[in-house]
Amino acid sequence: MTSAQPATPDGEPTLTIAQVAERTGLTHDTLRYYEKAGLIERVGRTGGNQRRYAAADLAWLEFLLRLRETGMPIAEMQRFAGLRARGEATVADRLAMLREHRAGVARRIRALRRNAAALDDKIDHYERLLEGQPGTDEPA
Amino acid sequence: MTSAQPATPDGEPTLTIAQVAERTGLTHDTLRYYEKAGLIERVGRTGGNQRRYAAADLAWLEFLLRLRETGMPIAEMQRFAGLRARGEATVADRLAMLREHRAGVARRIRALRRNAAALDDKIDHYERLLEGQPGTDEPA
DNA sequence: ACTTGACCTGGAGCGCGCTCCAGGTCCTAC
DNA sequence: GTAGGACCTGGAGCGCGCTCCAGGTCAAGT
Repeated sequence: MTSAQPATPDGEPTLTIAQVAERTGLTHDTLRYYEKAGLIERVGRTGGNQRRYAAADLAWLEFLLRLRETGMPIAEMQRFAGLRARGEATVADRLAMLREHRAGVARRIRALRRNAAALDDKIDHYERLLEGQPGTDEPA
Repeated sequence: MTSAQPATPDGEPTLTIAQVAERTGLTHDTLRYYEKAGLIERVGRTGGNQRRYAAADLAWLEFLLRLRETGMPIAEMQRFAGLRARGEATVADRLAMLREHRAGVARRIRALRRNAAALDDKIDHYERLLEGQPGTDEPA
């Protein structure tokens, strides 16, 4: 998904936490928090105990961000990550989770649209108030 | 907006906090919190100091819920409510706030759709994993 | 060798939006 | 007149998702 890494095709962990922070928009603290929380599996370390992320870690983080941005709470992401860590046997469960979450997203988009329509009505109302008679007391 | 009230057309405060809680889905505590926070102006009281909401209060609460459900933080609602309390002179400011908020909602809907598309991709991926070869190790 | 800045850990603290509690008053029904 | 439930107040507490801090270690440049 990301393009030109120096030389490593996928496997070798090369990215520092600062680089991952920059690419994902997460802070160092949030990255460490996600690791501590089990959202990402313990990432590789250098001899001196510093984190080095692999491209696969980055891809997973980016997927987590899709979940977060669609409103999935951390507890649920933990559950998902836990299933993922248990391997291929949990694909059906993960699929079910994702489908459910996806349906929730669709509902939230619909709700947002309905509410946006109400905002539009109010905006219209204010516009008429302003252009029309700038001396009437408002009923709403 | 609401239909058959007993006899009062709009003005008289008649609804108990429990009735308003039921109609809005807010709890008693939240209603009191919103009043304390200045999101709604101090509502009418009986001789015995119990709240009685007017239909206009209910309508305003329902509008606040539209703001809340579209993600407006309470601090911003306080600002909006403050402008409203200052009367007709603030209509232009309120209109500006609403337009800005409306634009944010549009952005969030677009972002949700983009992220939902990524979820759909992942769902497809899992579906292929499941139907296809239920014995392959997954690369994502 | 030394400095400087990136990184490490465990744990405390924070902002938001409620939610709950204690201790009291009110009101409706019997 | 009394029981029981709905309501009142001020203020403490909570769950979430980070964010910050102290006190260190590590690594690259001069």
